[in-house]
This record gives sequence, C-alpha cells and structure tokens, in this order.
Amino acid sequence: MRFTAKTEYAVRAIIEIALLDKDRPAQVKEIATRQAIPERFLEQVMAALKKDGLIESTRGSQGGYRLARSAEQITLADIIQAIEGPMQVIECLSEDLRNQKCEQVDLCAVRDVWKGVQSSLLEALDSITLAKLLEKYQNQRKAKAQQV
Amino acid sequence: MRFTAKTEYAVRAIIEIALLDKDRPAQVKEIATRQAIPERFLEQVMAALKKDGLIESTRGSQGGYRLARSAEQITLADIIQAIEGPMQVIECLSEDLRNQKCEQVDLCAVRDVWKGVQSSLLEALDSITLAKLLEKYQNQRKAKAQQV
DNA sequence: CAAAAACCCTACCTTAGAGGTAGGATATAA
DNA sequence: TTATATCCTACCTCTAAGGTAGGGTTTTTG
Repeated sequence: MRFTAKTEYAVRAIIEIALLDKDRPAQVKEIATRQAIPERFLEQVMAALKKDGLIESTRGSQGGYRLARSAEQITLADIIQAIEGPMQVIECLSEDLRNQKCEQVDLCAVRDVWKGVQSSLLEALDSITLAKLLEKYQNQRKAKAQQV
Repeated sequence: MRFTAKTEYAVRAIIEIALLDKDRPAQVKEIATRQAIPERFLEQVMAALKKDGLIESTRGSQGGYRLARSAEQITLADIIQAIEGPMQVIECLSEDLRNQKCEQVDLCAVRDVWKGVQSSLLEALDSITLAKLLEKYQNQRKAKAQQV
C-alpha cells in the first residue's frame, strides 16, 4: 500500500508552483533542481497534472506552469488521482466493467468493506488542500531559519 | 494505491477459517475451492498469516488452520500488515533507516502530511475487526437466501 | 528574423515485485 | 504404514515503476 514516487514528486512540484504563482510561472528546470527530481521525468509528471486541469502552461521563453485554480481548490486527492488514476484499493472495485466472479455472495460481502476503507481514505485526502500544504511548508521554513 | 491480491485472499481466507473455528480447523484445500483461490498460492498466504501470529496450524491428517485469537481481536490492519509488511504510504516513511535526502527542510515538510494520511488509513483499518467482517458476511448470506 | 528558452510528444530501457506454479520434505492421525 | 495435511524453497512470467532520450513545436527577445 504505497503511493508512487511520481505522486510524491507531483505534490512537491505543485507546492513549488504555488509558491511562485503570484509572481511568475515556475519552470520544470528550476523545480527539478530545487526539489531534487530528475528533470525529464518531472516533465511527464507535469503533463499528467496539466491533463487533469490542475495546472496550466505557457510555452516558449519565460514560460512555465501556473496553478489552474486557487490553492484552496486543489486537494491531495486531486493530485494523487491525476497521477495514479481513479482510486481503487482493490481490483474488483472498478465502476465501469461488470465484474465476473463477484456475483457469488461469498466474495462480494467483503467488497463493501473495501469500499468503506476506500471512502475513508479519499475523505482524508480530500480534506488536505494545497493551501494547507503551503502553510505547513512555510511554517517549517521559518522554524528552521530560527534554529540557525 | 492498491492492496495486493494476496491481501484480499488473506481476508477471504481468514473469514472462512473463522466460520469453522468452533467445530474444526479449516484446510487450505477447502478454503481454496470455496473462495476460488489458487491452492498452492494460498499456502503462502497462510504461512504469512501464521508467521504474524494471526492463525495457528496443526499438521497431518485432519489438520488445518484455526484462529490464534478471538475474532474481536483481529483487525483488517493486522491482516494487511501480516501480508504486506508495515504500512508505509511513501518510501521515506520508514522508521528504521535514517533517511538521506530528507534532511533538507524543503522535502520533509511534506513528510508530516503523508504521516497524517497514513495514520488516518491505519485508524480506519484498525476499526474493522474480523468479528465485524463475519457479521456482514453472514447477513449477506441470509439476504441472498431470502431472495430465492 | 534567427536563436534561445521553454514546453510537448513518443519511444525505449531496466529492474523489482506481483501473481502463480512446482517439487519435495515433514508431521500426524487412522 | 499409508494417506492426509502443512511446510520450505525455488522458479517462472508479466506488468508497472522509475527513468532516459530524441526530436518537435511554440514564444520571447536581441
């Protein structure tokens, strides 16, 4: 039960974008160096975030990425699902395809339980907005600055 | 973000064990057929559950598996961690090894957030006991029986 | 108008883990 | 002593994770 590195990169990257958002778009190159993420790999992460409408891009010189909506309106659940696709804690929980084996009562009693677990998780992830992440991030920087 | 098939098998298997528990030990062969799980594969699942002390075995003829403690004292979290190891929603959340990159403030502010997500998930999983699973399972069987 | 600076699209590569099969050893009841 | 079970270990195949790479397109700017 683990989130992928790609997902973790996405979270760190979008924080970096949000920090600059008022001033100028953030570029893949600078995000990559600041966050120690492989640059070419990060490009693909950004593509996924853009595809899901979380960020928008401007091409060419002085271009880069901006948030597509406010930091209050972007949640951890949004980011994760942009990268990993719709949440599905076990295979037979997909909505679209009618499942084959699960007509048997025996197997499907458990299905509801998994559904409940998934809901709990999604709820937790939905309650964490990018705005909250930013706040935590900046508090920590202040605390660290005082130590020195 | 998905639990493995092995984990799902484990849950279904331990339900099957619990159903018989008062009368006699459950055998891999019968669990496998009743739950449509590959028999040889299920053997390995059982080994993991036993290793973590959730079930106990008797070998030889008329042998099989029993719960090692009451159904109230076994949770979904127990089962999952017996199969998949300690919960760790992202890599850098391991307790034992001192992390290398994460000394940088930038990266580690996010770490606490992941820790929180993990706690929420574990809490949800801990609240679901095997006893509850059994109850749901048997209710569903009754409901299905009435339909016919 | 050309060149630099960005994003964009697609293909490919390597490795680890998931999911499962298989052989045979060992313990126990009948 | 034989049938019935668990136990231990090795192996196999396929997919996804994680990353690299080549080259294209758009936009600013000197």
